[in-house]
Amino acid sequence: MADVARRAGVSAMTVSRALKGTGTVTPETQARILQAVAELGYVLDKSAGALSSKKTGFVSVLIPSLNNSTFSDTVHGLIDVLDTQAMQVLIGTTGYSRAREEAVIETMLQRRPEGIVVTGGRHTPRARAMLTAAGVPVIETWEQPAAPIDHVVGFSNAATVEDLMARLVDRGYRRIAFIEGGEGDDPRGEDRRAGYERAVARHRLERTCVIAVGRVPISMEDGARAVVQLVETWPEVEAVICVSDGPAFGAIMECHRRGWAVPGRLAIAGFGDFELARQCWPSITTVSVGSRDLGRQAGSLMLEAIAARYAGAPLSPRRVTVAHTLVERDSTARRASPPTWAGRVA
Amino acid sequence: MADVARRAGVSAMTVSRALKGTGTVTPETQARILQAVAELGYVLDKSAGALSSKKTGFVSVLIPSLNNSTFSDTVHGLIDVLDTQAMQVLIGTTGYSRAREEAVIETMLQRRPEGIVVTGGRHTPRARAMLTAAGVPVIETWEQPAAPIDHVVGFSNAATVEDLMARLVDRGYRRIAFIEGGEGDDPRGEDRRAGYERAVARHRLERTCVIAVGRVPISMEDGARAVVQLVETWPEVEAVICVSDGPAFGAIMECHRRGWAVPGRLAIAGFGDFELARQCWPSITTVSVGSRDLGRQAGSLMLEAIAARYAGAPLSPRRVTVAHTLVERDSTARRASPPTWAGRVA
DNA sequence: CTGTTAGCGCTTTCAT
DNA sequence: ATGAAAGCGCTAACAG
Repeated sequence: MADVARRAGVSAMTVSRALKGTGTVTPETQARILQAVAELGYVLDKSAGALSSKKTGFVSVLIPSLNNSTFSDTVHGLIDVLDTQAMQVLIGTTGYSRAREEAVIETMLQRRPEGIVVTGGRHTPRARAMLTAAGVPVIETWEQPAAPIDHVVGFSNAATVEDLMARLVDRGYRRIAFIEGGEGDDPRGEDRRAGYERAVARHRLERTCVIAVGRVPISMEDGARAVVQLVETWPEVEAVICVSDGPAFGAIMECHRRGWAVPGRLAIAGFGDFELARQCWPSITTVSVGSRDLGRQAGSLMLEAIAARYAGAPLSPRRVTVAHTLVERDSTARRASPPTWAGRVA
Repeated sequence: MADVARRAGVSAMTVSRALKGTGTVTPETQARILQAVAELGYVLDKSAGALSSKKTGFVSVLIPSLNNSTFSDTVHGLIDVLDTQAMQVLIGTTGYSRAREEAVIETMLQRRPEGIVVTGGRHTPRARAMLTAAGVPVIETWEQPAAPIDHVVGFSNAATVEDLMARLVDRGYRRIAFIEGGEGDDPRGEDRRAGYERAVARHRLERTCVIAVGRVPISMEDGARAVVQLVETWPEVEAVICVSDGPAFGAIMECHRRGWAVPGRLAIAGFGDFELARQCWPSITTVSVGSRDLGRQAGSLMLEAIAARYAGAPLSPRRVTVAHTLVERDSTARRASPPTWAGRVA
């Protein structure tokens, strides 16, 4: 920077101002500086700037896994918004493990993010303590924690599945099962199952039928295995909700292989509204939570919270509930065989 | 840090050493320092450390999009490896645009990454210049550029599709089409198409039949639209290769809807070996390039290159070719209807 | 094994 | 509108 300053015949400070574009520099000086920058191939060092200004320009985002279209959609939404303020998103993956989340938080804090977005509302005590002590805005997403750390942008996983159950009951299904992950920690999956169980009680259905397979996040193949197990265990079941669209898809494909009509022999629903749910044959009934929009909303709130904090008036904890939509498609239709065209684009 | 030092009765330097764990600190002192750290809730500031040591601990990775299981797998592989050395991956998305790539590179360089991984081998001249001038190891992936910037971990997209074509021809298919994206810049897609065209020439097939739809990256729905267009345009076509597994899946589902047997009426192959390709009914013939392993290999090479650079002996440009595998499944089998079980787990 | 000194490259603050 | 001085929090380098 000193080199640029010398070449442009100004002080380093003026170069700094010119590069930040605060407009407090004469157009001619500005031009001369940019010229020098170009000639020297100078690139601003934000690490140094961060140290000095105490603003790193980082926002940390913790998600269970990148290989999940749902969470990467949320991250995309966040980036969409944070990019406008030149904030860099630091992505950390926790592998569906609270212990790993704790470790990732510790590492992230060393980068002094100006805000932190986490997935879920359940953390180890130490993780929670670190997040609280960080002194920056924290947003918990994808859930609706009873005692939030700070802000929340989420929805009730249980409620979405209760809604879905109500719809299925409305369509005449009474013997409804639930497919979920076997091993591992998946709070959102557990909430969904709780919603299923509550609905079974509320609608006075005969019983709960839960098949647990694989390790979270459960795969398409797990869904395929589960549906076989389901039909063998409870042949009378008429419909099944899978904890996400992946296994729902796997289950449907397995039914095709075995010649079990969907929804004729068994109606199948998922969660998440993946692209594949709309394109599958039959198209899959699911719950859409607008993952990308969730990310955008978290991004906007984060920017607001960060600005408020620097303005000396920190935002009081906000709780944003994102809407979910039931997307009823062919996989749960009350028909003997899947249709050809109708409902293809739901 | 000074606070910690005072409380532990040592100098800041000793605290720094203790925290880095170089082992040059007495166990007792170490314990006293960690105690003080815990009591004060002190968190190391890596930004400051980076400025001082000139090692940021960042490696930048540029990918077209996070919402593509293929690239996020590669990123996961990279993180797997870089995490072991406490390197933080900075992810940048370019949205399949060279112009955006250039902009993202410029932003990334301000963070002084110790290495840069980019997707593809074609960049704007300025992007290329910046990468070269950055003075850190650069790895181009997912392609096999003729004139690499530095290192390469990739494969020939054209060759993979040529192999796939050879296999289809071997299986007796002669009228083979190709489905690709319409608008947008997708170098790897173009390479694959080039491979298709070369194969058409080599095997003296009658003609090339290319259907271009949508905007890159093309969706499942684009694949569905394309297959209809294909059958309408060239009803005599017996097999089609899609530029990726997504549209191949969409095409197959559309065939189901219309009652066109796959592979009976039309054989369909994809690229990428997504989870969905194995689980689909019929299972999809595809090319596997081991995206996650590609990421791991890039990660290892990056660590080596970074170490070599600090050792004063920069690695001379390396070219790693990752193997690809043809995964022949039911969607191209020479049978009238899809099988029930065989080949399900290819 | 531990401490001292200097300085990384920038921005804040205050002055002009 | 621009400059000078000081310092952000840490670590390299050297000394002891």
